[in-house]
Amino acid sequence: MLSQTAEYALRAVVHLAQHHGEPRTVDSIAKATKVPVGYLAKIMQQLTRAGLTTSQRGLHGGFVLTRDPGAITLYEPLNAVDPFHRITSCPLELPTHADGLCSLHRLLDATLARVEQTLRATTIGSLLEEAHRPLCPVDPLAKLKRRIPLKE
Amino acid sequence: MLSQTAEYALRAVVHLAQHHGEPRTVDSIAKATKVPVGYLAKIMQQLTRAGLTTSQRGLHGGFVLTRDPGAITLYEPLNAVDPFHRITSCPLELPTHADGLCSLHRLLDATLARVEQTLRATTIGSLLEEAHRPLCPVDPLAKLKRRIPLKE
DNA sequence: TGCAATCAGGATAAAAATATCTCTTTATAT
DNA sequence: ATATAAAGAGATATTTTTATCCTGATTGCA
Repeated sequence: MLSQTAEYALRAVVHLAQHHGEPRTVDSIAKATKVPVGYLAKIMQQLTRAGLTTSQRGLHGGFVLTRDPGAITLYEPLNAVDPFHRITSCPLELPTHADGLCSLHRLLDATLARVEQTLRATTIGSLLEEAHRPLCPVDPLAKLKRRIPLKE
Repeated sequence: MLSQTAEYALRAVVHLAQHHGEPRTVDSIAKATKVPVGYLAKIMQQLTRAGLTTSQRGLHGGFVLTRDPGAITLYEPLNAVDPFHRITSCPLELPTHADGLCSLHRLLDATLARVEQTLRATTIGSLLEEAHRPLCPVDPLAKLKRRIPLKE
């Protein structure tokens, strides 16, 4: 149902949310989210153009979310890379359905509407609060390193 | 969200339902549903292989639904041409998520589940009962012809 | 029997989505 | 200044989806 690109965009945004504040490079995001690096680079450009992230070139550069994860809904990254299309007019262009859709497309659009509603109602931030966190394996390692520093 | 192919399959099945009983040729279905003929032929093959339609070659042949429209859900034609995939295991193949999904994919799958549920709960037949019928312009013409036979 | 209507199946083509590569530009640290 | 680390952008490649076309196999009817 979701395009591959949309899934990738969500993963990237979730990852940025998990590291909110610190700039993450395309390489590090790609590693953590298992998205092909080169392709992710394109996706990140789209997210930046959509205003969801800012990018900084050069050493210590990378991507950062422009807003708090709690203020970004799942709908936004999805829509940025793969615009969500509701059914607003008869796909068959039937004159009879010039106003209003037929029962088939009304039902399909109603389903789309509920999906859209769910995506708009859930924030990236809310996903991080749950027990079984998204993309979590990056975290345990990070915590482990922080808790038991091997050197320095 | 739906693939083009899935949309086409639904239209075809709805059309067959509107003419339940009489065999419809690929050509007539294509005309009525505005689906490219050659492509529709492939789709009809898939529906037949999936057991939703039977086909009859030769003069007065065509396709017929194997079941009553009231006993066919929207899910079936969709699934026949474009299998519905729920998210059952972690798309990142994270060991941490071997059992159960992370919050991101749990939410996405829950959304898929609701869509699936809607599609499984609605029959093709139910669409025909409504006021604003699906693909309706074929009907008014047919009725008109029946009511006022020009010759014979 | 033979002809015309019709589906089946395979080959091919076109378009879109996904993915890779390379080179350029910008920022930072030394 | 220079080297290095990054993103930006464009060209190209691969895969999948969508679409077309052609030939062969059945079927019904005259």
